[in-house]
Amino acid sequence: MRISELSRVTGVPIPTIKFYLRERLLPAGERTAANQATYDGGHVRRLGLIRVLVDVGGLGIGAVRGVLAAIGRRDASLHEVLAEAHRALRRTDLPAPEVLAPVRAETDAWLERRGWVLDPSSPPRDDLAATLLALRQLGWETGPEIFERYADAADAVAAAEVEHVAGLPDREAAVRTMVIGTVLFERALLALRRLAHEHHSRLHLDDDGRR
Amino acid sequence: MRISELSRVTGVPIPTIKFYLRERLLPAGERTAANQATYDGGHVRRLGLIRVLVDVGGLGIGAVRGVLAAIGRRDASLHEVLAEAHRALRRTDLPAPEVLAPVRAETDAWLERRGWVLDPSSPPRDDLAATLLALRQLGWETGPEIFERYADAADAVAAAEVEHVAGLPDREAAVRTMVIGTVLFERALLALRRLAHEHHSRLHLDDDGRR
DNA sequence: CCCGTGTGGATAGTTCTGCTATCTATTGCA
DNA sequence: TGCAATAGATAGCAGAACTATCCACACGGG
Repeated sequence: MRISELSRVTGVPIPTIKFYLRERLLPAGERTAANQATYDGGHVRRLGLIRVLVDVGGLGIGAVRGVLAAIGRRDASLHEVLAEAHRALRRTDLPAPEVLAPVRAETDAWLERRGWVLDPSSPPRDDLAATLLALRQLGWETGPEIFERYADAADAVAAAEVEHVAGLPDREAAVRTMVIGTVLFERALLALRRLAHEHHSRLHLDDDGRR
Repeated sequence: MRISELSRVTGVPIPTIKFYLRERLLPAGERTAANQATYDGGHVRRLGLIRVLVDVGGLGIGAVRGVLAAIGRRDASLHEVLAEAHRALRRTDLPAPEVLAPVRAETDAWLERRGWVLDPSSPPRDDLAATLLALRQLGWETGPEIFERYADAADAVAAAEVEHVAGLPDREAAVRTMVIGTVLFERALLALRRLAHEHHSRLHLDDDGRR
C-alpha cells in the first residue's frame, strides 16, 4: 500500500499523514527505493487510533506521542504502562503543589478510608484535590465526602474494565484497549450522565421544568 | 472596585480582563466617567466561573459565552436552561447524521429499554451513537449493551446531582451549580476512575503488574 | 524507453485561538 | 501640578495543527 491508498482508506489527507510521519506518530513505511515506501495494516490501525485520540479525546500531538510510546514499550510491566498511558491522557494543569498540599491531605485520608489500594504518588490524587480546592474557591463548603457517589460509580466501572482487559490475550491489545476505552468511554459516560440528568430532572420538576 | 483591584482579587491579569470585556464574557463595569468604571462582586464571581470553565473545563471562548448566556436567560424553563448549558459544554464534533443514523437506531432502542424518559432529539443521544460507531471502527464487535455498566453509574450520579440542584433556593444558583458541577465533577470522575483502575488492577495482576 | 503522475523529504506558509502589548486621551488623587 | 491608573482601540505574538509548495526521483502504461 502506498501513501495515496493509505490516505483513501483512512480518510486522512496525504499532507496530514506526512505531518504525522514527520512528528513520528506514524512509523516510516518500508523503504523500496530512495523516494518510495509501502505501508500496511499496522499503519491503518495506528492512524485510526491517532484520529480517535485527537478528534474524540482532544489530545495534542505531544500527548498522543506519549500514549503511543507507552503502547510500544516492551520493558515495563502492564501496570506501569497503563499508568503511563493514563498520565498522557490527563489534560488540565494543576495549582502549585504547596497550594494543593493541605487539600491533598484531606482527599488522601478519604481515599484511605475507602480502602482503595493506591500508590501514594499516583497523579490522579492531585486532580481530586484540585477539584475540591476549586469547589471551595467557588463557594462550596464541603469535604471529600462529596465525591462518595462518584467513587462508587467509578469503582463499578473500573472493576468491569479491568476484568475485561485482564482477559485479553496479549499486552499490546490490553494497553490499546485501555487507551481507546478511556477516551471513548469518557465521552459515553458524559453523554449518559447528561441523559440521566434529563430523566431525573423530569422526575423532580414539573412538565414545564419549573418547581 | 476598579480594574486593578479586580485583577488583584481574582489573579487575572488586567489585559486579560480587558480581553474578556471586549469579548463580552464580562459585563462592562458601572461607568463613572468617560474613562472610568467600577466593578463589583458579580464581576469577581463571573471571572472565577470563566477561569474554571476555561482552565478546568477546557472550553473555548465561544462555549463559555454560550454557558454564560444560558445562565443569564430569564425567559426559559430550568429544564431548557440546563439543556442549553449542557449543549455548550459539549466539545467534540460528530460524524455526519446520515452516517450516524443506523447506529442511533440501536442506541435509541437500548435507551428505550432502560426506561429513561428522554426527549427524542436530545443531543447526547448522538454522542452515544458516535461512541459506539467509533468502537466498531476500531475493531470492537459490540452492541449498546456495552454501556450498561456506565449507564448504571451515570444514573446513580445524576440522581444525586438533580436532587441537590432541585433543593437550591433560586434558579440562577441552580444553573450555576449545574454548570460548575458538570465541569468540576467531570475531572473528579475521571480521576476517581483512574484510581479505581489502579486499585482493581492490583487485585487482578500480581505485584509486578504481570499476569 | 518516454513521459505524466505519484512519491518522500524538506521548508515555509496558513489559520485559529487566546491572550499581550502599545497607544491615546483622559481622570483620580497626592 | 504632576504622575500613575484607566477605558477603549488596534496591533502583535506564541503555540498548535495542519496545509502548500518544491524538488529530485521513481513507477508504469503505452
